[in-house]
Amino acid sequence: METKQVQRVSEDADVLRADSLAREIFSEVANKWALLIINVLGTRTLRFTELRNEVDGISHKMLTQTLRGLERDGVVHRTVYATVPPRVDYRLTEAGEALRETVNGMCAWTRRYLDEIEAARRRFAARERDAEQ
Amino acid sequence: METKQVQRVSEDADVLRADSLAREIFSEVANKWALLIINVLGTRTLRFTELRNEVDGISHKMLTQTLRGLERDGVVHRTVYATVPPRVDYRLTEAGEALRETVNGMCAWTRRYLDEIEAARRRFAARERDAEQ
DNA sequence: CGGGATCCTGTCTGATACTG
DNA sequence: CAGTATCAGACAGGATCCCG
Repeated sequence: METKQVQRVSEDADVLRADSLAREIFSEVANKWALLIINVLGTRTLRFTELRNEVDGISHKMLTQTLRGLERDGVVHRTVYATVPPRVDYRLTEAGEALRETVNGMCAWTRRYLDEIEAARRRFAARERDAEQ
Repeated sequence: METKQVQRVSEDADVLRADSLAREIFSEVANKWALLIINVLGTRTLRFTELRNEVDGISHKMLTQTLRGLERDGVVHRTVYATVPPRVDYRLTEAGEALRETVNGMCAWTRRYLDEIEAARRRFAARERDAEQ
C-alpha cells in the first residue's frame, strides 16, 4: 500500500454521490447565507456586527451558525481579541478566497440575467393561466 | 423620463438587499439541489429519470419541485413529447449554461480543497475538545 | 414515465432573553 | 459586542398513493 493517501478515493471526491464527503461539504456551502457571507467578506476583514449589517436580512442566529460552519471547514478565519467589549474579526482563508471567485460569478450572473429571468417568470405565469381550463 | 427601463433600479439588482429581486433569485438558485441539477445537465439533454439517477440522493419530489422552479426562471428548458408513455426532456437554457460555468467552479473547488477542509475540521474538533474544561 | 397531491417528520429560521 | 440557549412557526424534504 504505497499510495496510501496520495490519491483520495474517487467516491469521496464526487459531489454527485449522496454519501460522499464532497457532497457533504458542497451541501454545507451551497446555501444562500454561506454564499452571501463569503461574497461580502471578500478580501476584507469584518467584525460580527459589520457582517450583520452588510448581509441584509440575516438573523443574529443564522450569522453565528453559518460562520461557525464556515470556520469549521476552514473557509473563514476567526480572530478573537481579549478586549472588553470583545472584538471578533472574520476574514476568508485561502480556501475561502478561492471559493469566493465562483461566488462572485453567481452574484454577477444574477445581475446579468435579472431581466431575462423576470421575463421568463411572466411567460411561465402566462402559460400556467392558459393551462388551467 | 427617457431612461425609463434602460438601467434597472440598482436596489433590485443588489443581492445584498433582503427585499431585492436579485436576492430572491439568488436564494432560489443558491441551494444544493438546484446547483447539482444544473451541474449534471451540463450541455446534455436528460430525461426526468436519467436526471434522478445522476443526482444521487434526490427524491422524486425535490427533483420535480426544483426543476419547476428552474423552468420558471428560464434556467432549464422543458420539452414534453406527447407519447405514451410520456417523455420529458430537460436541458439548460443560455442563462442556465452561463450559470453552470460558476457551478462547475464550485464543484471543482470542493474537490480541490477536500483534504484541506477535512484537516480543518479535525483541527476545529480538537480545539473544541480543549476548550471544554 | 412523469408528475401531482397528501401526509408527516426534521431542520431551518427568527424572536427573545440571558451571559461574559 | 459577541455569543449561547430556548421556544415556536415556517418550510424543506421524504414516503406513499394515484392519475394521464
